[in-house]
Order: sequence, then structure tokens, then C-alpha cells
Amino acid sequence: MIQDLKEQYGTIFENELINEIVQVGTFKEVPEGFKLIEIGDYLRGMPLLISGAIKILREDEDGDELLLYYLEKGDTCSMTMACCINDAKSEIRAIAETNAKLIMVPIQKMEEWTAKYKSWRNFVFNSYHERLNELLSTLDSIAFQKMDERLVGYLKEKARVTKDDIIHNTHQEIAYDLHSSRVVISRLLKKLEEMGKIKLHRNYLEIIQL
Amino acid sequence: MIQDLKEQYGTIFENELINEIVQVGTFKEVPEGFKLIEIGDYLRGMPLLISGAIKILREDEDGDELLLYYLEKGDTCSMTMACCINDAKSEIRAIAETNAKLIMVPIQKMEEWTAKYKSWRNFVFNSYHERLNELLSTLDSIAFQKMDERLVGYLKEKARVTKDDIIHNTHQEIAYDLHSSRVVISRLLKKLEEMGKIKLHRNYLEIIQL
DNA sequence: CCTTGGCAGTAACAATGGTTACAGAGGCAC
DNA sequence: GTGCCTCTGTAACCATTGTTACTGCCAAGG
Repeated sequence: MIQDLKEQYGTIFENELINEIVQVGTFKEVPEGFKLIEIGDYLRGMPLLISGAIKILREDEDGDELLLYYLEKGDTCSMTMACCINDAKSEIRAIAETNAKLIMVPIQKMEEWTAKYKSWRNFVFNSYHERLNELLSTLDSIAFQKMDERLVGYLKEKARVTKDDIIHNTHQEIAYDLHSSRVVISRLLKKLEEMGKIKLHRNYLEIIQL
Repeated sequence: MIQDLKEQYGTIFENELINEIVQVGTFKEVPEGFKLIEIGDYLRGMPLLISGAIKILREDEDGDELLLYYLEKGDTCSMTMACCINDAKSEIRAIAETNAKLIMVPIQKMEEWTAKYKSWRNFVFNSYHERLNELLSTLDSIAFQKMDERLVGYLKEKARVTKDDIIHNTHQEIAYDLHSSRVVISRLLKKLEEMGKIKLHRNYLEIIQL
């Protein structure tokens, strides 16, 4: 845990802070598909992601889903921070996109470290900034892009995050993430295949050149 | 300025902090329609809103606009904070929706106060939390609602923020805020009028019962 | 008074995305 | 093998939203 932590956060946190994290944090390793946070959960800890990727989803009352963004190594969940501090319920669902390692920090430390460590303050504010910008670009894509562009963006981002040009998803799963329907996604994927940009298979697809 | 500040923030900030704000902050009064922030601006100050409302807009490369949310008294602009700290450009445009009074605080103080005052930390984190949630509900409305629902929501929110059941906008202006077209908005407004929910006039409309 | 420019109403049409329905293909269990 | 279930391909159709075009209306300013 200490090596992992130092490797990922050693350059941005001072040693004293690293030591504190090691003392109070709990190391956690989760498999792909593991649900870390459900909508409505109260959160007792803040995750620091060491490796892997977490996908953050939004859902409305009717159960319609939408992928918001991915967390990657070095990220933390601003939503969680905000919820911890205000003692509010989670507005989002978090699911491990790949196997992931993370350290959970008890929320009581948040307040203390924010006063004590400049590097922690910077980290927290930076995280907020990044998350706000991620949300904005998600919003952009929904507001300003058509489904075909969103689909291409989705595939690119997924390939980047999983470091794999094979997308291991059914059309139905992609449709859920984009809040669309299976038939629409199949239609658009077929077009992409005809353009030679991807190659379709059962249960997965290959990215050729997007 | 001191009375205004104390009235709005007296209960959440300790006296010492209030005094610091008074010393370094500059009071600003802006008329309706005044542009406070343009996309791409570098920000040198953080606004504390005393009265009035500010609308926050997003725009894509093609110049298509979208209303994100309103800031009201007691609010501050998290985007601004995030930008200040990271020395980044503004991702949004801010325009006074009504006449507004605000206090601009130099960003150098941000970091200092965050270390020094618990009430300031709480305020800042609270603001982030609120803004994230506002962004999420904006995202919900775009992703999950149809235009007629969005329009009703827009009218309600606008009436609430301006404290006025008369909406002083042309159909074109509403269309810009919702990132739609004039004809579509006219069509939907007409339906709302037929349902007896609003009454249309030239350059404005009355809300009867939404 | 008349002109002009911006605003609103409306119709016809196009494009996008969502829905329903059904057929065929792949693969697993028996 | 057969049966079954899931995934994909495809067609036909519908609903919503966006576009274009044209009309009349109102109000300001000459």
C-alpha cells in the first residue's frame, strides 16, 4: 500500500501527509463490475484511486441511466467529498470499470487536513475543478452533439480508460451508458463498421481507426 | 457594504472574517444584462453575491448557448473559484439576470482564508456541493426531459429567481437559453396558453398557473 | 400619416432518434 | 445432435424536434 501510495501521490503530497494517509486509510482492491457507491448511499469515506478506472453514473426516477465520466488513477470523487462534508446522500452510482485499487480515507480527516496541509487543499480544489470540467464536457456532448458523435466519443474514451481497443460490451450495454436504445446503437455501429472505423463481433467490438 | 455583507453572510462567517472581507473586498453594483464573465476570461476575483441573480451560460464552438443555472444571494461562483486556483480560463459566461450587488474578493485571500477560517472552508465546500448538484439537475433535464417539460421548468425557475410572474423575454431569447429554436418555443408556448397555464404577449408572457 | 424592423403565428417538410416486431446467428446445456 | 437463450441485423413506423418560408402585427421614428 505504501509503495502504491507513494508512487501515485508522492510528488503532490508532503511526506507527513502520506504518513497520515497510511495510518488512517484502508486499502481496498475491487474487481471489475464492483459497485462502490449506490444512489442514495451515505458515504463514510473518501476514495483515493491508485489504479484502475471507476465509472460514474447518473440515474433518473424512471431508472434511465447515463454515464457521466470515469475516474482514473490519481483522481478522487468530488461528489463523495461534497456529500461527506454536507452529510448528504450520494447523487450518483460508482462502478469499477476495471479491476481497481484504492485507499479509503475516513471523512473526519478531510476537514483536519484541509486546514493543515496546503498540498491537500490544492489536491481537493484541483479535484473539484477537474470534476466540474468533466461534468461540463459531458453536458456539452449531450446538449450539442448528435448520437453518432456521442457514440464515437464514448468508444474513444472507453478505449483510452481501459487501455484496450477491444470494447467488451453488448450494444444494449452501450445504449444504457448513452441513454439511448439498443436498435439505435446497432444502427450507428453498423454505419461505423461500413466506414471501416470499427469491426463488430458478438459481445465485443474492435476499434480500427476512429 | 458592511450592512449588506453582515445581513447576508453574518450568520455563517465569524466577525474576524467579515472584517477581512470588508478590508480587501470591493463593492460592485451591476445592472440587469451586465456581462460579468466571458468565456476564456482569466479571473482575478471571486464574487460574493449580496442581492440579485446571475445567470451562468455555457457555449460551444459554434456559438450555441445553453443556460446552466442561476446564482442567487449568498451564492458564489464555484467555477470562478476553481479557475482562480488553477489559473485557468473561464469555461462559462456570467450575465446579471437582474440588477445585482456583489463583493469581489481578490483570489490571493482564498488560499489564506481556507487555511485560517473553518467557516470559510465550509462555505467554499458548500458552494461546490451546490454547484455540482445544480449542474447535475441541469444535466438531468437535458438528458431525461422533453422540450415541453424543460420549458415549463425554465419558466418556473425564471419566475422564482426574478420574483416576477411576468417573464420579460421574447421567444427567441428563451430558445437561446434552452438551446432550441424560436419556432419550437413558440409552438410549445402556444400549447401552454391553450392549456390556460400562461398568457402570451408581445415581448413578455404572464404565468397563470404552471 | 407611412415606413421599417423586430416579433409572433403557422404550415409544410426534413432529420433524428425511439419503438415494435421479427428473423437469424452464436453458443451453452442437456 | 436438439433446445433454448441472448445478441445482432433490419425493416417499418412514429414522435419529437428542428428548418424554411411566409404572413400579419405592433410600435417607434420619421
